[in-house]
Amino acid sequence: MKTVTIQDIANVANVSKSTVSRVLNGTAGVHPDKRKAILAATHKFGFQPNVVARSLANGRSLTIGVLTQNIGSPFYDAISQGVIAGLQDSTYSPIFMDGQWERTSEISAIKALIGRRVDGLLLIGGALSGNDISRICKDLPTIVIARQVPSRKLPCVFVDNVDGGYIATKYLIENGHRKIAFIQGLPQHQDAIDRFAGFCRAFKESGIQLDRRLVLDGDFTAIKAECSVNRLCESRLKFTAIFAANDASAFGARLALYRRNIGVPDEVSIVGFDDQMESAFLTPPLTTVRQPAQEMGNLASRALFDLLNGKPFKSQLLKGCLQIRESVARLKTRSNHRD
Amino acid sequence: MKTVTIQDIANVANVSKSTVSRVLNGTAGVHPDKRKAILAATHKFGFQPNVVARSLANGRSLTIGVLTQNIGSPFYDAISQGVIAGLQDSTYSPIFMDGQWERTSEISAIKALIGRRVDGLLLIGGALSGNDISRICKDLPTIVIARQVPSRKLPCVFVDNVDGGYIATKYLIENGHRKIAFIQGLPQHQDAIDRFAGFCRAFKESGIQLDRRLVLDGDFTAIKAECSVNRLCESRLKFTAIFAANDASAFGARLALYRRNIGVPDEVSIVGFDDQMESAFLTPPLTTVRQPAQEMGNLASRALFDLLNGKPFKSQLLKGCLQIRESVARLKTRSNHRD
DNA sequence: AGCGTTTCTGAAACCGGTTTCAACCTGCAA
DNA sequence: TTGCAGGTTGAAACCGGTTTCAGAAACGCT
Repeated sequence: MKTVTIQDIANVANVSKSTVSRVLNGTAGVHPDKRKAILAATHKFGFQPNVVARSLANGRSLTIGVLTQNIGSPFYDAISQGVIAGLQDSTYSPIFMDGQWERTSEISAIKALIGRRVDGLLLIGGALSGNDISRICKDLPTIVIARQVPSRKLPCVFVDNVDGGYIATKYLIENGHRKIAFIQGLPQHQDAIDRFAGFCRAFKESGIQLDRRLVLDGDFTAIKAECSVNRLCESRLKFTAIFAANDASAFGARLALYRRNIGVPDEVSIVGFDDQMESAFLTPPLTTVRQPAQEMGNLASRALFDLLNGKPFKSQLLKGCLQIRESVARLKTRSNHRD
Repeated sequence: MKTVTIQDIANVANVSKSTVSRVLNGTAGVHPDKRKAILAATHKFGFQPNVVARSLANGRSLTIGVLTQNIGSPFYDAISQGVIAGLQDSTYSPIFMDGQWERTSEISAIKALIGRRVDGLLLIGGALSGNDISRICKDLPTIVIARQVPSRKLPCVFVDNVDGGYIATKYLIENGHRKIAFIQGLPQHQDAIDRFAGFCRAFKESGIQLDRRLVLDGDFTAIKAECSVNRLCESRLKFTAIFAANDASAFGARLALYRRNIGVPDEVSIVGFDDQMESAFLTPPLTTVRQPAQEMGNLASRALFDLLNGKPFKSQLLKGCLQIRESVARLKTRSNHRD
């Protein structure tokens, strides 16, 4: 029950294995008769070239390493899906390692990928500095997804979180809201920091005073957001809208309001960030900043593909766009809710 | 800028590469002095053995192939995450290929994985028959996840969908519901068929007549479910509860009711299937059959690991359990809704 | 026919490890 | 001192492909 090798094909077709290799890869012309015999034998035995041997011989493994962050977020899942889809029709396959959003863990994951001689690297999010990355990845083609690494050499595919936070907040302000609560993301995540920066920018630009007491703790989970909004309600502070740093947090906020019988959007408006699948089916459907997660994964994997073929690629800044649905209402003038 | 090989280490340590290999793998005793020199050189150069070469030499690639179905479902994503997590601390890495839930596509994906000489295979869902699988995978250790393949030889890790459908329906019946609508899944999916079977069984067992007109089209998406429930409402058929074949469909159903101002659970109760993350934050929180998706991926990857080490593994049937939350109300006797 | 050029082709080296095998070195018992 | 078992070691074969190189064959031309 031996697996069939290129030599077996060569024997059957009465040629040398060099010739078999040549027709399989089309690297040189071969006499039509021999080519036919080889193809016939290949087909007859269902011969599958050993990718491992091939990789060793020509130095290209046809695999690309993907560093994921196993944080169970639909956003990161969608990126991974996009990567898989983007590579689907190429000869490359993705191999995944989890970095757990933790520096040392990420470093060893990348080392493992390099040990497997991946031809390129896709880094999704993570905690590594630009220096870390250039030091470890050396000359390996690498693309960073879903965050911007401040280094001239590293191509990134990411969305402008500051802008996203800005347009969401501005939309609320344009609808008459002034007392807007913000549910933060994880403090150490750049995404979270940027979205908050956008939030602040919209306030400053509108000349509205930002009430620090309305900036709530959050960690990107629904449960934490629910707690924070609960606390906010108990504080009796006035607020007419909530901007959540991601959709999960918006879900948590919405549930907290539901529990207290506070109507959305009649009494309180909500805006999220991500536009995950379920958001369009929240009651009411959630107005949120759409991040093209799957497209990012797709784009990045194709870009890496280009990079491998010597074409240059420069960082790509995507803009999130506001998906206007039904969770935001124009604030009725002169009748501020919960006065 | 050559990468450093085992031969380089051997030269520096003044030994043969055989000896280096031996200390790296601990396959034989080596004089402490040499061992120390080798280790020192290894460390000094940051030597990472070439996994590709190693694989070719000893026939084990230390990778396991994962056939996913890129259907953007949180359920399947969670399984993949579980697989990655389960393999994280082993020397194995997962390599992913998408089968698109389409027979020929799945076959070529598996062939590609075999060409990469994966040591084992994890098949998540899919459309392949048991014969297909045993024919293609031959003697390759294989575990099927999230469905049962009726073949004695193939180990599967899956949940009992019939039972899940049964307990969900029974719960509704116990709460006094008789006119229960069912939102189907994709007709060709065994999961969908099984859940419906469970639905029917609960009816039969309770001696209640099942109204075929309340069995609605569905395809596991929220949007389709929303349409179906809309149509149902327009039909003016009486119903007091909805059992959706998955949570996404439950979301769609909930939105349709919201649009018509039909209260959940006061007027209509809803039960879902999956228990995806967002379900606990629906308004009201969704009562649903929990499928341990991530655990399944985790369990399967570890089981495959055992299989690779010669330990036997037999199929594992997991039971879904009902997560009782707030989307089901006891039907008030003698006041059937929407009469 | 003779010659140069181009196209095919197979032998052998190579990729970077592991593993077999035989030689070598101990130490210990006879 | 010799014999032998057991532990170390390096040379070489091997895994299954690709690629270089040089020779052979086919071709076109004068």
